[in-house]
Amino acid sequence: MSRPTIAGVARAAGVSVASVSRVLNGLPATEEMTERVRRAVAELGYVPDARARSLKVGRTFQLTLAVADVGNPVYVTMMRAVEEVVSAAGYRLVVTTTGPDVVDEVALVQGMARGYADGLLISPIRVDEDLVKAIRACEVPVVVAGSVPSKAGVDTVRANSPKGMLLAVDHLTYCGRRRIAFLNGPADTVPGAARAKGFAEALRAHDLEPIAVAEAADFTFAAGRRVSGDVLRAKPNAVICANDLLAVGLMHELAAAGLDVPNDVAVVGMDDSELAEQSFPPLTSVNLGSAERGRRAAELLLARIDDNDRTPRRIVVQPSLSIRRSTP
Amino acid sequence: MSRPTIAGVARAAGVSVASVSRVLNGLPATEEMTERVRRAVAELGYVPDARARSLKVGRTFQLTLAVADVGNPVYVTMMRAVEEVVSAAGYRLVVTTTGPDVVDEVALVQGMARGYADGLLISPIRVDEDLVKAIRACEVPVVVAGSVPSKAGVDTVRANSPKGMLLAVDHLTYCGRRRIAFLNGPADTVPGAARAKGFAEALRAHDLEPIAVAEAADFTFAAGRRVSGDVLRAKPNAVICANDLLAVGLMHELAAAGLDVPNDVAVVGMDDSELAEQSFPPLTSVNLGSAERGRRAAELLLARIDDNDRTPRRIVVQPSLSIRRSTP
DNA sequence: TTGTAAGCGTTATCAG
DNA sequence: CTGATAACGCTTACAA
Repeated sequence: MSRPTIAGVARAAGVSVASVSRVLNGLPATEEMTERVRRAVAELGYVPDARARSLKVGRTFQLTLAVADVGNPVYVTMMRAVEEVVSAAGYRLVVTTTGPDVVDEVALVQGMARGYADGLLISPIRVDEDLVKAIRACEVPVVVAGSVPSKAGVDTVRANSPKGMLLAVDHLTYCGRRRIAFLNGPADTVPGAARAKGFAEALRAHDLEPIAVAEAADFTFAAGRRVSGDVLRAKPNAVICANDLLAVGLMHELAAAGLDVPNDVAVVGMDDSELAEQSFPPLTSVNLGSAERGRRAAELLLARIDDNDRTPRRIVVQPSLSIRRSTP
Repeated sequence: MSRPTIAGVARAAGVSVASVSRVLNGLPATEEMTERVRRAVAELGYVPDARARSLKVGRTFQLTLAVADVGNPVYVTMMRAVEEVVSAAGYRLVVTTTGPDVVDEVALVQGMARGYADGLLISPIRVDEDLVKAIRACEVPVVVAGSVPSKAGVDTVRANSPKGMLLAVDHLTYCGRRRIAFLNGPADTVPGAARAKGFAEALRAHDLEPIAVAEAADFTFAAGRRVSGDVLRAKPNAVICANDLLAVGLMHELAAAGLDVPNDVAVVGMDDSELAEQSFPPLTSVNLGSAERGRRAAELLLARIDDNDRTPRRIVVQPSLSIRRSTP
C-alpha cells in the first residue's frame, strides 16, 4: 500500500478532491463536510505532499541558510537567531554548508533557482564579481549577512568591524597595553579585509604602531595555532584576533610558550561566540552582534519575500565588548 | 520576465519539450538536436525546477540530517562525515535542528512524509514509543544514529558507551585515580542512560564505588557548570563527563575552586569533539566514533534508499581514547 | 457550499 | 530519433 493522495481521501470520504483541499486549508465548508474529510484523513493517515503543493502554489515555505563552516561557533549563534525568526513566521529552516570557496557559494546561489526554497540567507566569506552577479540573477530573494557591494542591490546586514576593533584597542590601551599585535584570518576574505582595515584605523586613532600582523590560512583553531609563532616573535603584550577560534588557538600557543594570559599577553577575540565563555581563561571578545545580525537578516528576508519591490536595505549592527578574563 | 520553463526552451529551440528533457538527461539524441537545445538553454538561462522534477520522478535528491543541538560540537564532526558521503552520492544534505524534546522529533519524522527529502538521518536524544512508531510509519527511509529498540526494525549505528566508559576508567585507574565521579547529562535521554549504565559497569569491573554521580539538566556547558558543585563536594580525584561540553563546564568550576587539572582532579570527556582539543588544558576524551558513525549511518541510508527491502542492520562502532592533558 | 477541470513544470510512454 | 500526451499530487477558478 502506497502513500495516500488527496484523491484517495476524497474517495474514502465520498467527496471531491476540491473539498478535501478546502477543508485542509481552512476554507469555508459545512460542519459535516469538515467532519467526513477529517475522518478520512485520519483513517488513511494522509499527509499532503509538499512537492506537489509547492509546485502549484509556487512556494516551498522553506528558507535556506548557507554558512561557510559549521565548525565556527559564530554560526551557531546566528543560526539560532535565524531559526527563531523564520519558524515563528511559519517557515522551515534548512542549513547548508558552502565551504571556503566562492565557486561553491556561486553554485549554491544559482542552485536556488531550482526552487528548493523561497529565500536564501547567505553569509559569504569571499565575494567576487561572479557571486554578485549570481545574487542579482537569483530567482528567489537573497539577503546577505556580511558585506557586498551596494550596486548588488541586495539587502545586507553587516557588522561594524572597525568600530569593534576600536572597542578592543580602547580597552587594551586602557589596560596599559600598547604593544598590540593582530592575528587575522585570510585577508582575501570579506571579514579578513574588514578587520585588517579596522585594526589599522584603530591603532592610528591611538597613535600606535602595529607590533605584528599575521594572517592565518583560514578562520580555524588549527590555522590560528600555526601562525601564532609569527605573532609572538614580536613580543606583543596584547593580541587581537579576528575571531574566537583564532584567539583560542593563540592561547594554546601562549600556554605552550609559558606565557600567562592576561598578565604577559592579553588576548581579545571577535564574535563573542559560545566558545568565548567556554575557553580558558574566558575570552574577552568583541561582540559583533551575530545574533542580532541573524535576526535582522531573517526579518529582511521575510519582508522581501512579502514584497520583492521594496528598496534594498543595508543594516549595520553595532558592536559591543564582552570583557572576560583574557584581558587584565 | 519570469523564469523560463522547459516549454520556453523547447519553443526557442524549435523542438519538443520531450526532446529538451531527453537532452538534459543525457538520453540519445542527434548531434544537432543536442546543440540546439544546449544553445537555447544557455540563451535563456534555463534551470530545471526541482519541485516539478521531484514530483514526477518521486525523488528529491535531498537527505535530511536532524540533530538535537547545533551548539554541540559532536554534531559538527558527525555532520562533516555525513556531508561527505551523501554529496559524493549526488545528494544535497539539509540539516535541521529538533531541540531536546521528543515531540519535536516525532513531528519531524512525520513531516518527512511530506516529501521534503528522500531519507532521514536522525540522532534522537530521547526516544519513546511514539517516536518508534513514527519511524516505522515513515514514508521515507530512516536511519538512526543512536539507540532505538530493535523491534523498530530500522537501521541504526550506535556508539559503545559502556566500552568507552571502561576505556576511561582503565586509564584513570592506571593513572592511580580511584575516587572517580561521574557528571552525566539527563538520565532520561538515550545517551544519558547508556553512559550511566556504562559508568556503573566500568566501576564494578574495577571493584570501585562511585564517589558521586550528578546529572546536568542537559548536555550543555552551562548545565555542566551548574551541577559541578555536586560532583566536587565528594572530593573526587577524577571525574568522567558524559560529553565534552559538560567536561569543559566542569573544568571552569575546578579552576574557580582553585583546583588543578590534572594534578588535583583528572577530567575525561566523551565525544572527542573539536572542543576537546580546543579546551584548556586539552581534554582527554573518549572517542565514540562520531565521524565513523556519521559515515556509516549515511552509507546505510543510501543503501536503504537503493533497496528498501534489505534487512535492517545494527552497527556498533568501537570507541577509543584520545589522551590529552586533562589526565596525568 | 460543493464539484469539475485546468494547470504548475517535469518525465515517461507510445506512436510515428 | 523525435513529438504529442498523459501522468505526478495539489490548488483554484469557474460552474452548478
